[in-house]
Amino acid sequence: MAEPAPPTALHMGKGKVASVVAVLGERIVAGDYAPDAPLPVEADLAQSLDVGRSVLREAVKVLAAKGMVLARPRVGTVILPREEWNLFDHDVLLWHLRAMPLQPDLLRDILEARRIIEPEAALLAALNGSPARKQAIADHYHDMVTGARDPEAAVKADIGFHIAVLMASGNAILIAFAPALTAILTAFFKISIQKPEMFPGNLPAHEEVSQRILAGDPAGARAAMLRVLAYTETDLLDRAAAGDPDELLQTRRNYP
Amino acid sequence: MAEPAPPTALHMGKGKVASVVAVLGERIVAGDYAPDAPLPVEADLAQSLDVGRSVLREAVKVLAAKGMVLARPRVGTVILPREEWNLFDHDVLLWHLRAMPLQPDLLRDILEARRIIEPEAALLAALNGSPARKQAIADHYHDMVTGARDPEAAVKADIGFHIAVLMASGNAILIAFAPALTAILTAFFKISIQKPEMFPGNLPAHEEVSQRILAGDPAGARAAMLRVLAYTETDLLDRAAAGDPDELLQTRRNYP
DNA sequence: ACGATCAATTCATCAGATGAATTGATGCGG
DNA sequence: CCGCATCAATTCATCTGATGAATTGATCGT
Repeated sequence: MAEPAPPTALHMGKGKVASVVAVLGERIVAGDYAPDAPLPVEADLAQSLDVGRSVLREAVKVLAAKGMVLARPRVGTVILPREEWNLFDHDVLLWHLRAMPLQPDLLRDILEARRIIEPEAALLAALNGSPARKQAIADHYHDMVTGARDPEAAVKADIGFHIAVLMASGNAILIAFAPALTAILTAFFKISIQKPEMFPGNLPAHEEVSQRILAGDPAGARAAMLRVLAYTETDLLDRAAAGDPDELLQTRRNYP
Repeated sequence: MAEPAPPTALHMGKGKVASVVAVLGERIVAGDYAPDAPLPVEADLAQSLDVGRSVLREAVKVLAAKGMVLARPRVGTVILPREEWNLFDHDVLLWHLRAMPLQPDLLRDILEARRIIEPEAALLAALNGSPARKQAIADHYHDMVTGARDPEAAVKADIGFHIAVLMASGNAILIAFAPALTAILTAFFKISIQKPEMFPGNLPAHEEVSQRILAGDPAGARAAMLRVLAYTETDLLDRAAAGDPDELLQTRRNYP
């Protein structure tokens, strides 16, 4: 006698709070709510989502913790300006990348940020990585090679490779970049997985990153990581079919 | 007839949820809870904090959104390993810096991360900053000079300066670093504010950052920002009295 | 000794009621 | 006409008590 399909979009497996967080987060990122107007009042929104107010309030608190909304009495729950959002948060980044996978601005910013952070992480890994952490990098590279035929496993190994480099850097701040990087790579691979022949092409650069870090060659590790990223960028930019690739590299929005 | 002082530590001004988040966050960061054992059950913890279960649950959800805890039925609310915590979060970082202002590991990691990110942000600001965003940098530098006598205003201007550089970079990911940087600078100034003669010493380097960015000189802006950070680092390391400064620069913990 | 079943514990969610805070209107006086 | 203080309405904030759901660990049978 249970209703198999509730009238709302909440059907994911985890908990109701997590589902509501996902629904609201995606809506906000997608711009479904007017930037000026506040969200519907708690009672209405809870009813429209078919959950109790407790669930909605806990979900709003999660979004507030991520810097996306601010709830105040009498004024309601308002969406904060996008600069306040915590783009280092795994979920926030994933919502962005799902909403607009090839949005030129964000894609360029992400590639830029990776180019800033990851080569330095590789350098630090070569300098300071413990043997075990270094070995983890080599292991993930090995999985990339052996799993070349299985896209699923290869992607997992590739993500693990980049995370392992961050971990080996020994820098807690860079390590904190790992969840965001996981979201980035997950989204990127969803784009480029349809072209499996691209994957092996980036293996040599990955191998050199691993070897340089294992050998304790900081400058070499940094340079090799830059080459890994350059390969990824050209691949992604090729795939950003909609617009002119030059636009992705050169164009800049102007903040007021 | 109202009790003026509740039997708990919740006396801050905002809301009860924010207070509970702060109390629990600081306790967790300080290691007050056993790493293996879960937190007390909701009912007990809520009672011991003198709040309702709703408030406690919303607070726990906030901490979960920051990656610090994970609540599961039957097993309780457990503290996640420190690598999972979102160190880019303003609050998490502030709790760390308040709990152990001069913890060598984290201090070194923060300085390292700033040296990686901020010079590149200055470079991008010189390249891509809009005139208005560039002018904001110059304005904040101006406030640093004029407010040199008022430590309060000078600190605010200094923080604003570094944030303005991030903003002018035009990179959304780097801009998302702003809340964390605010927490970092706030904590750092609480350490070094007792030595006001240090502040003017770093003004020339700040001025050059501003000028190079205004002039559209990327390499110069990056180099100048590096000098700003170098000055800050020597100042902080001098102040890290407890340990040998060399230790701060050279020593590395080994991750297993 | 191994496996399936079951019960206890804990979080998850709901519902209704009351409190608190902020805003915008209202009305008065200048 | 304008400025200011007061007040009321709206919204979130919090409390309380109860019920549901999920996971674990023990129990029991084989």
